[in-house]
Amino acid sequence: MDSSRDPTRRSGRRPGQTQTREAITTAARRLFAEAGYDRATIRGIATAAGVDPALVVHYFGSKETLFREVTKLPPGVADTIAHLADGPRESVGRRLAEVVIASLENPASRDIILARIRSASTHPDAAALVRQTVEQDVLRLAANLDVDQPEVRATLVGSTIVGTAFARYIVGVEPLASLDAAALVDALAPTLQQYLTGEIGVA
Amino acid sequence: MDSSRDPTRRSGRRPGQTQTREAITTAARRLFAEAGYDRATIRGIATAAGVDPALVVHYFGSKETLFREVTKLPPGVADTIAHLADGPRESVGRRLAEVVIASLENPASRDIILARIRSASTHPDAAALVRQTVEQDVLRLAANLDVDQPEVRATLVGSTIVGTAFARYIVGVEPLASLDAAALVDALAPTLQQYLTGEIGVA
DNA sequence: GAGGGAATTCAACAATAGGTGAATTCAACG
DNA sequence: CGTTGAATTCACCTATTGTTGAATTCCCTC
Repeated sequence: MDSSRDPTRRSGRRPGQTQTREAITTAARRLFAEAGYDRATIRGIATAAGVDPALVVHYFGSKETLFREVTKLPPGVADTIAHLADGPRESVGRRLAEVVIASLENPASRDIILARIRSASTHPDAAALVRQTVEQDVLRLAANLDVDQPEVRATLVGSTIVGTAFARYIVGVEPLASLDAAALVDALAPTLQQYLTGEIGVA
Repeated sequence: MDSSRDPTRRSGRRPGQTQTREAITTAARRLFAEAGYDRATIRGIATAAGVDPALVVHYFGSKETLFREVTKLPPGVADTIAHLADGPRESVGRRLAEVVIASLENPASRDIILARIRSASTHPDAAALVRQTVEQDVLRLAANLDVDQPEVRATLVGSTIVGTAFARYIVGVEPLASLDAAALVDALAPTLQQYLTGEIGVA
């Protein structure tokens, strides 16, 4: 309280702006995650943030750039995934499953991931984001493991992750949607381990 | 040619109508599959079918019912899947993979499947279609195999199939998108076999 | 308390969408 | 030929959306 005396309120970003931007960002993430790029409207986001629609575009320029800003992955997750290769090789599948499910269970990161996946169906830019994450970040993990055909393995892992998120959170297929996180990790771990270090059919 | 003398042209459905309905159906499937429910417009479908937009709604009533009509699965596929349990148990994963990939490679059925999956992100009815297919049709297969936790197994299988379709055809992640069908079956078979008849972590 | 600049709102535009109802073409039949 | 009924088109309405530019409020500084 008494933020009115905040000394940073001079020329830089002031609490007012920061706070409003934050509110818009959070609301936009939630709506993009729940409705996808097309159905999430600037008006809806503005209302959810308690703000005029014009203010949203005033801060973010356009719906397109708003989406891009808001669905950026926090820095470090890519490295976290890639460095799973440093641990014991025989448990890399399980550890990857743990990281993925944890990200999906945390509401903040879940909104970012679901916004991307849900929007990928109709919004080419969102599809590109998903594609890059698999082709770059997951690929780094596979490459670090020194296995054959790392690209194919990365995409199989990616499709498993995307499929799980899609089925559990977007389609809501039961009982997968209600399964607790630990059980889901148990089910996913062997599959990911197989894709990462096992034999894959292709020659 | 000379369809003008067709005797069925009396009171029942005439070639003219049938032909036009068919053209609209095909165009609608393609556009729903390529763009999803929201971005596929009645106008676009009508143009693709070489027809006036009003004719589309004249025949199908509304965009909603058009979508429902056009994304119906051909009768028999549900049974085909369920009866995979009749064959040798140790190859059920591979045979399911073959059926699924074949359906996705055939342009006609692919459009139906992709229209459903792509629209599921933003259109609740489409999500319900996907959900039902997994919770009913795939579940029947699992149940016919007499394994424990058939529901969990069905959803894991479903998420694998949906994830593969999503990654390969919608996101277009490489090299998965360019992989030939046989190689894809090879990669998927062990996973599906594991989910259907193997140990799954959950107690 | 007056000035100024940012934060915020208001009103409106142009584009696009699904849907409707009247009008029109068309082909078969008496 | 002229009627009939379906097939098809036309013009139009309403709702929504992204976006814009002017107006207004707000808060700090002098």
